[in-house]
Amino acid sequence: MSTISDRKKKILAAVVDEYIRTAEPVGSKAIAQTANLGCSPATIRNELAELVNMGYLEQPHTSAGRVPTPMGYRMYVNELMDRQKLSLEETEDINRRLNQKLQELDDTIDNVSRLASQLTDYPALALTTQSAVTIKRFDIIYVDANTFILVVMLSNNSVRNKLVRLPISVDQKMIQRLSSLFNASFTGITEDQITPLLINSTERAADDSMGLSSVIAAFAIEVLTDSSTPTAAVSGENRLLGQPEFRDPDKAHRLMSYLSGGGHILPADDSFGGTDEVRVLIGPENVAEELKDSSVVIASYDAGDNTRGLIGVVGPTRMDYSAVAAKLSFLAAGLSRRLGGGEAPPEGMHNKLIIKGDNSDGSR
Amino acid sequence: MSTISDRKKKILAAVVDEYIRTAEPVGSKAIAQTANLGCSPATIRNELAELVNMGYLEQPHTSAGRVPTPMGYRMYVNELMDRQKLSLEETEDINRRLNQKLQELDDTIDNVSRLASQLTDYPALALTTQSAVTIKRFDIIYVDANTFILVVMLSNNSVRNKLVRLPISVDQKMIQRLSSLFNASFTGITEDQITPLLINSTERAADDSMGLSSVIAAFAIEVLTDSSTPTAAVSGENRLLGQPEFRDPDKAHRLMSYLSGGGHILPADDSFGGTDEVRVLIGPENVAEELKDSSVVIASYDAGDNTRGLIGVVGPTRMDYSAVAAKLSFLAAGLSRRLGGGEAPPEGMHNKLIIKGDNSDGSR
DNA sequence: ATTAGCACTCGAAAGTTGAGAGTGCCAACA
DNA sequence: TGTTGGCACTCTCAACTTTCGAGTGCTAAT
Repeated sequence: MSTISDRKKKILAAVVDEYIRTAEPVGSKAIAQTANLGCSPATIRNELAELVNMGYLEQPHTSAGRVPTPMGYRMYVNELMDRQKLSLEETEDINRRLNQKLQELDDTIDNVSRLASQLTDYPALALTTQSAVTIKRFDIIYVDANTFILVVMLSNNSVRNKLVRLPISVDQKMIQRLSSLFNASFTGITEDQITPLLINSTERAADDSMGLSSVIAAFAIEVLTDSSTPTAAVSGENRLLGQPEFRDPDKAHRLMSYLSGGGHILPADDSFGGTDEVRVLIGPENVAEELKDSSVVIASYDAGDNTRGLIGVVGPTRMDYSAVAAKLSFLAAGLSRRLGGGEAPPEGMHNKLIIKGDNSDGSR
Repeated sequence: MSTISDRKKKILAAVVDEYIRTAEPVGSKAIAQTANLGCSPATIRNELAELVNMGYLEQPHTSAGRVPTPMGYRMYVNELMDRQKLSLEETEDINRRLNQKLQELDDTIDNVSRLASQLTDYPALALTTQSAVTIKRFDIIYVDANTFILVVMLSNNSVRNKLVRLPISVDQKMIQRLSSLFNASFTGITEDQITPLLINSTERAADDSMGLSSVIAAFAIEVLTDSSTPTAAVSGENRLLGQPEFRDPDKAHRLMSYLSGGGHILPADDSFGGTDEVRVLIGPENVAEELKDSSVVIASYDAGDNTRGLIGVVGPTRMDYSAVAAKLSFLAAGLSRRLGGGEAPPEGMHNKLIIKGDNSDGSR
C-alpha cells in the first residue's frame, strides 16, 4: 500500500515544487508542462486523483488544483526533493557574515538568530541548551575602598563580571582573602552545590562580618543560573507578513506573539543534536498548538564545552524546505567550526546534508 | 482666528477621546450623549462643521462622522487631554518590574524597550545617546601561559572583559608590565586618541615583541567604539497587528520592517532630553516617511555619566496619548532614579508631567 | 443662538451574475 | 490495460447591483 509508482513520485514532486513557488493550487495542465513526463493532462488527472486518495494531496474545493498535505510534504522532504547545494556566492556570503558577526560580539545567540532570519527570509530563533556549567576561577579587583569588580571565568570559557559598590569600606587584605577562599571552595561546583552552609563557612573563614561573601556568592549563583538556563533569541518575526498564508492579521498576530514569547519549538523530550543533521517538522507534527499549520526547520551546532546550540526557522508549511535546509545546515556547520571544540569538520561538509524527521506517517 | 471657543474645545476633546476608544468616526449624536454640554446634536453639528473648516477635524466621506486631523491631535495633546495619573497599582507594577529587570542584567537597553512595550501595548524602542566614553582602568588577569583576561572599567562605570588566548607563551612579568603601562597611558582618553603611534610606543616600552599591545589596544578601541555608538533596541513590533489601522498586512509589514531596522525615530538634529518631559510627534510631524501616519511618544531619562537614554513608543495617530505619556514619563523617572547620577527626583514626581512637542501648527 | 425636522449622500454589507480554471468521467484508441 | 481527447459540471473570484442605515446640511420655527 505504501509503495508508490515512480511517475506518481515525479508528479507529487512537481506539485510541491510548483506550490512552493506560487502558493496557488496546482492543476494538471501546469504539471504536464513543467514536469516533462511524456503524458497528457488527462493521465495526470488520474494520477492526481489517486494521490489524493492516498493522502498526499488534497483539493481546497472540487474544482481547484491540488495542494500537498502534511503527509505529502513529508514524503517530499524525505525522498523527493533535490538536496539543494548552495552556490559559491551563497557560501561565501554566509562565511563572510559569520566572520563579521562572531567577532563583533559574543552575545552570539542573538546574532545567530538574526543571521538565520536574514539568510532564509523567514523568522528564526536560536537557542542554547547549556549543560552544567561550573566556575573555573574567581578574581576580585580592588578599585577603591567602596568598590570592587568581580570577575568570574566559567567552564565554558566565557567570562562574566560585575561591579560591586558598597556602603562601607573594605581593605585590600579582605579582598585578597575572599579571593583565595572563593577560588578554593567555589570553583568546579555547580549551582545547586552552593548552599547556605558553604556560604556561611566561607564567611566565617574570611572573617567577613559585612556579608561580602553572600554578595559574591549571589553573583556566582546568578552567573551559573544564567549560563545554564537555556535562552532563546527570536528575530525577523515580521518576515511572516511577507508570506501570503499570513495575510490574515489575526493569524499572523497569533504566531508572532507565540514566537516573540520565545516559543518552544522543539518537543521538550527531544534528544536532538547528533551530527550536523537537519530536522524538519511539518504542520501537525509540531507539538505546539500555535505551530500546527506551520513548519519548522531546525539545525544543531556544536557550541563548545559539550554544549549544542539550535537554530530554527519557522514558516508556512509551503516553505522552501530545500533551500532553508541547505542554508541552515551550512550555517550550523560554520558555527560548529568556529565555536566547537574538538574536530573541525572539513570545509566542504555541507554537501553531505542529512535530513531527518518525524517518520511516523500517521497524519490523519 | 486661532482662538477657539470653550465649547468647541470640549467638543474636539470629546471627538478625540471617542475616536481613540473606538477607532470609528464620531457622529454628532454620540457627542451629545457622552460630553454633557446641554445642547442638541444639531448644535453640535454646526460646531463640528466649523471645526472641520478650521482644520481640526475631517470627514472620511460626506456622510460619516468626524475624525481628528493631525492638527486636531496636536491641539488635544497640547491643551485638551486630561493628564492621566497612574493608579497606585500601575505605579507599583512598574516599579516592581523595574527592580526586577534592572538587577537581572545590565544590558538594560533591551529590557527597557521590552518593558515599555509591555506597559503600553505598543511597539517600543529604546536607545542610548552615549557621549564620549573613556577607560577608567585596565586590569589584566593572568590565567595560564597562553591565556589572560582583559578587564576594562569605563567612565560610565560599566565593566567589559575579554578572554584572550595566545598561540605563544607569556610570563606574568610581561602581563604586569603591560598592565601598568596601559593604565598609565590609555586611561582617560577617548577612542580617537588611541593612535598607532601610542600603541607603538607602548609596545616598545613594554619590550613586547609579540604584539600583545596591539591586541589589548584593539580591545580598548572595540570597547570604546561599542559604548559610544548609539544602540537601539526594538520590541513588540507585533503589537502593531492588534491595531485596526494595521489590518492591512502590507502597511503593517512596512512599518514593522522599518522599526526592526532600528528605525530612526528622532529628528537627527534634535537636542532632546531636558528634564523628564515627554515629547509627542504626531503623524506628519515625523521626519521618517514610514512614520508619516503614525505617532511617536518619546521620553528621556538620565542614564548616568552625563548620558541620556530615550524610550519611544510607536502607534497609530489614534493612540492613547494620555495613557502612554503618563506611563513613559513614570518609567523614565524610575530609570533616572536608578541609573542617574546626581539628584534623585522625589518619588511622586510623575504628577508634574510636562508634555512638549512640535508646535509649528503648519500642517496642511 | 438653538433646535426639530427632513431630504440627501455615501459607504458597507449582502446579493447577483458571469467568466474561467480545473475537475471527473466516458468513450475511443494503441 | 494504460492513455487520451472531449465535454459537461462545479466552484471560486471579481465585478457589478441593491439595500440599508448612519450621519450630514439645510431650513424654518422657537
